[in-house]
Amino acid sequence: MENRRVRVRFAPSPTGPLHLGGVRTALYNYLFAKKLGGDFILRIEDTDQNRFVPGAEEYIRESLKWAGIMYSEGPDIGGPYAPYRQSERKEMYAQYAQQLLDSGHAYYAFDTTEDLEAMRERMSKSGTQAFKYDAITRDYMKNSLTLPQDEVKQRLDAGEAHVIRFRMPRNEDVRVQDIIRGWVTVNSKELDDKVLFKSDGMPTYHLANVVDDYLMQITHVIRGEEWLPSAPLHVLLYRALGWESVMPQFAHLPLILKPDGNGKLSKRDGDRLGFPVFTLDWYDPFSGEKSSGYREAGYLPEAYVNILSMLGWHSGGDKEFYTMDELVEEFSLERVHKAGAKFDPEKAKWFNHQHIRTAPPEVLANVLSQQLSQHGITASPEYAAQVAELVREKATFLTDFYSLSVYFFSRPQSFDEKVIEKKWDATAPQFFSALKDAYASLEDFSAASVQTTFEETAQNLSLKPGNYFQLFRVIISGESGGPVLWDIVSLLGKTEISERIGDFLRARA
RNA sequence: GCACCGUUCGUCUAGGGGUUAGGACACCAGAUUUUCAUUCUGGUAACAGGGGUUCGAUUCCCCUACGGUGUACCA
Repeated sequence: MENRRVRVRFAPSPTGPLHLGGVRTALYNYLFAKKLGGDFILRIEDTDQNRFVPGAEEYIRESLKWAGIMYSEGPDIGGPYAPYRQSERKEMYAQYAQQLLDSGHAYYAFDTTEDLEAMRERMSKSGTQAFKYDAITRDYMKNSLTLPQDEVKQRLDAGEAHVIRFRMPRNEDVRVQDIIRGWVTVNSKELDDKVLFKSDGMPTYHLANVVDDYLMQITHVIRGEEWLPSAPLHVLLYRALGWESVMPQFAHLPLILKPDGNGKLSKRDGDRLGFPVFTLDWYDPFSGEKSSGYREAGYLPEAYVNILSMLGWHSGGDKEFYTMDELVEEFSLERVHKAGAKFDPEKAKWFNHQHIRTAPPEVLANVLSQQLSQHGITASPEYAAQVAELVREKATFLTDFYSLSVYFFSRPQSFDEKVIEKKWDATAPQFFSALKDAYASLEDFSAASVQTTFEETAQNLSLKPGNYFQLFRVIISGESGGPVLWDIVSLLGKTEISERIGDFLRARA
């Protein structure tokens, strides 16, 4: 057991798009596996056919792929423990339920949904306690523990709907060791007789999860904190099945909370506060509603991963900017926090900006080229790359690149009126036509040379160059802000600059 | 309600029996880029409260408060 190869899994249910918290769980699993040279696998937990959402599984796979969280076994790529979709493993679970039945750890229950609802209602009206199907109440319910054996057999033979429930011990302290939280003890009297096998022939999460983790040789279960309360049940299940010696170690991750107020981060918060909570854009197949994702919002996958990595984990040093490789190097479950983290959309933006600043030039050049072609603009890759380098400092999102650099590819249609109003005076036409001439005869059109010429032109006319800087920027770009002026001028080139000045002068005359 | 988990600047966090309680985002102020959405420098800002233990607790223990999660034939 000690020397088992590390194997972890990300096990989402395909009920919708993957949000921040889900990807963070996947990421921590991935980092942990990579760090220890183990396997990271993807398993789809689709035991609830009522909640099946078309396209959700594909969405999950694409999300992980985009984020660079690669699994080595999964529903689409197979692996030694295939299949990796629980609906396709349906037949495997029955024998374990039977084993539990045989050993007395589980029993049949015939109570209908209506019976249970009625029971709950009665309890909530009269008593102070909510109804719990447990060691005490099961004596009053319709199950194989209370019904005569022949009646049970009769009902079963007749094909009557039934479930299989776990027979929770009456009063026993169950201890769970969590890597992040230490020992957690819960008395079994607080737990209920959970349904293991549903009347539709599918196992519930609890059974399927334990069986698959065992069958797939999972060594560490790293999942959200919402599972902590049912961890004792899982421990009991491993014990009842006789698998305690190979039971995985548990690590329950803190939750990601709303930026403001209280509670778990939800889709609504993103809509309300204007940031994505999902990885990729998602179109709900039922409502047609669209939810935005980080990819389409212009985040670099590296930035997304970095943002997620810092939500619940910290290396201990001052470093916050990480690549995936660095994360793999430094990650450890021991340094995962216990408390939930409020998501900060502002800091997420900052991370993205930092990653854009350091991204490989080709990546940004590609981004810009793609945006240009979407607008019907074709540019040489070299030129696009140069422009991208110039604007990257200004970009918070990848989606900013086009708007930040349109004027490099087409002449400005409008000009910042505020600047013109403030700066355009009687001397301006004179200065700019002189500048146009000076540039026309300039051999060296480098940024430095272009700047010197600009200043000299002003001095020759006994004018102050400072009065024309911003005006010049507006004339050639239409904008009042942007990268360093001389870089723009140099890159746009002699002919283009001269024509832009000419156009402006003519329009102004 | 009950059970479990948690609680350091507004936010993410470092730290850990004796510290000027450190960093980052945001915010504010200066600088520079005679543009700014960049960058640089500086600044404001925190140990939830009460009891213990101790020479000394933000750090260890207990209680309270607050927050979170769970309490389905959902995962």
